[in-house]
Amino acid sequence: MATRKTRPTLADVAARAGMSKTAVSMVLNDRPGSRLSADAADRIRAAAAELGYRPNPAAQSLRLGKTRTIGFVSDRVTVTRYASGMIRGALETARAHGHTVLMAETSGDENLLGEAVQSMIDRRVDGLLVGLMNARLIQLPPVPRDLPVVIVNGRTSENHPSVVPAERAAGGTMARLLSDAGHRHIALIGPIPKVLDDPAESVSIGERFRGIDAAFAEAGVHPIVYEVDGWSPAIGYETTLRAMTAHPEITAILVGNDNMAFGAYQALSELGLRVPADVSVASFDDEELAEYLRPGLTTSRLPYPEMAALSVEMLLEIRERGHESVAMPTVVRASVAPPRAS
Amino acid sequence: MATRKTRPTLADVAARAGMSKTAVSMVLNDRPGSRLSADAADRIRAAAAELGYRPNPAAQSLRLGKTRTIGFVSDRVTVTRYASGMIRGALETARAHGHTVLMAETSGDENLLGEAVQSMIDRRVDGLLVGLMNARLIQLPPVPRDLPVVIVNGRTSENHPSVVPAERAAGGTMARLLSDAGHRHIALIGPIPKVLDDPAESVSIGERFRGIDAAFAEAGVHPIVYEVDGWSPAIGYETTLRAMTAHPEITAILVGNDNMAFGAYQALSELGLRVPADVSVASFDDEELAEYLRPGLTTSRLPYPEMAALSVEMLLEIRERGHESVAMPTVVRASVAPPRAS
DNA sequence: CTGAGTTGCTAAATTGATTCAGCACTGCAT
DNA sequence: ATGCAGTGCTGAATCAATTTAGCAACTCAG
Repeated sequence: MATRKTRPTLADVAARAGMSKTAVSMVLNDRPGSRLSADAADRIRAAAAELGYRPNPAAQSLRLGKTRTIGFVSDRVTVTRYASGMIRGALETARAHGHTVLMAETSGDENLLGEAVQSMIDRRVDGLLVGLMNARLIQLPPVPRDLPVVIVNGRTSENHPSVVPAERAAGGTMARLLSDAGHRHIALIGPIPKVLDDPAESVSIGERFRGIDAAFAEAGVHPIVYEVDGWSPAIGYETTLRAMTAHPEITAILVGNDNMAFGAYQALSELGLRVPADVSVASFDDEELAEYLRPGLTTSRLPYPEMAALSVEMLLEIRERGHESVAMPTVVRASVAPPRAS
Repeated sequence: MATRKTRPTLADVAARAGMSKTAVSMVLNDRPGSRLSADAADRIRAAAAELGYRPNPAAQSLRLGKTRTIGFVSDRVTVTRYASGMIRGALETARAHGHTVLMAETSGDENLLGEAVQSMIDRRVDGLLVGLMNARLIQLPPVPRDLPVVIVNGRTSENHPSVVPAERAAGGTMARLLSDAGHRHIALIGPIPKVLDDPAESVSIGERFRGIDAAFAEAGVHPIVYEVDGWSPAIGYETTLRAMTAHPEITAILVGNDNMAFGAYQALSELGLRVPADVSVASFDDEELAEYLRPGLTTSRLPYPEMAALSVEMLLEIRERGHESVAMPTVVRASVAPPRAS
């Protein structure tokens, strides 16, 4: 019943309604210019419904040159849980606007990027989204002039429209969060300048720390800065151990990301220091981890779903294309409190 | 140069090579029956290369009724990082076999499942993958008889081909890992029977615990069982606290999943107990978390990428379709050691 | 009563690829 | 010289939709 021999076509609907294909097409797409009788329109719609007619997108795409499909090419987005929010945002927004999403992943292999992009072009996607795990500067292989491209969480040397997180503002917000709470002896754990200023590594992470520096300067706070080469929990652990040993007066730590903050928690716990009673901790990203930690980690969320959603809307020309940034919301949990009275 | 006014078609290639469209099609697809001169074939290939010809998949699909596209519909797979390995496996295997992947996500909404499946059917995908976050039993909306379907990490009441993790074997392996290390006083933290036996919740998780029970029974170990309602770190934390307080003789804990194990670590740390010197911990899933914990958590990995890869191969008829299970590899880290001499 | 305008509808072309049927030519045996 | 098979190639149909151009039939003004 539900499964017929072959799926019904426009011609089948026309035959059943006793009308021409033209009429059916016009009614089902309700074209403005068509002047068909209400009776005919009803018959056509009824016939279509009875047959369970669904237009063949291949035929439509052939005729119209549109596929109602957007391509999503990412580097390692599916590998990391938190960035997979990007996929979710893209999928959801595309669906809301009647588009489907063709996915490909390059696993960070530059050759595969070319191959994936070519495969999207071959399949005549209406738009191409390139999603990056880190907000890097990349080189995109040439694409047809008529194919819109938006970079999610990154930039290209060819200066395609792009969406990145508003890192500078987020840095300022998190720094003020600590200084406003009354902290004066604050450790800052961030990357070494090499990482900070290498656009192949990240175009936006530098902004994060410039925002922090500016806010601390304005608040008259001189953070004790630790520059580290990496982002892992192990590094957060070691650095926190070093920091608290050398500077027991520290009452708050602003950490470059949640992973390092996780390490910081472990170090503080081993030192017998309580979060936030003895030491407040704040960081960036809002990984799933941040919620699991005890107490919950106050952090600035990387807005992956929102960035992807905005990018899709730019692709579909619902929003104007350009270089946009999306605010990073502060997720307040329990890891920040005023400093212990000293 | 790279971007022409309109993309070259088969007819353009034919004109440039001075041959018919038929000839071009035959050469480029090197059909067995075609008897074209080597010279003609060379000219055609040269013309195609010069023009950068790429066949229009919409036209091919219209003619052939094949799209070389598979649909991947998931419930909440992108939401959780560890299950996103499923996406990776599907993408990679599909690509290896010249297929692209159309994605949709339902966010667990049953209505959206129907809508997503319909949208895949409309787009005439060659096969449909349905990926589930938990290995649940679901009801799939009717699909055309000629559309192959494979369920990744789940089952359907209609008994579609499916791939699930080999939970029973994994349960046995992890139980033996602890008993073989010499542990006799072992806590087992697992779900309450309601969760265990509800196929709408999971069809395979019950096997996990039956495997554990069987292996412990064979080893003559009588675990101290805690049945909990949920899987969160908070539950792992509380249960561990209760267990170690009531039974200080416990030297090992087998935890239902990594999230609860994370909570167990926190509880043990607060109790002043060291992992693995005082208490060994082992669990299931291998989330990113498991690697971050100090010491690294020994756990049985849910083989998402492998399950997805196998499913794609079943879809494309590279492997026979049926009900398959994929082994869960034991990821040995540092959280298991022999019990302290008592 | 005639010509123009409106209404309601349709035939046929178009999109880009694949494929069936068959044409023109050569070489060979009869 | 004639029939036949094999070789190398092509015209036209086909897939399922959209769209242009235009055909009848009717209304209405002059």
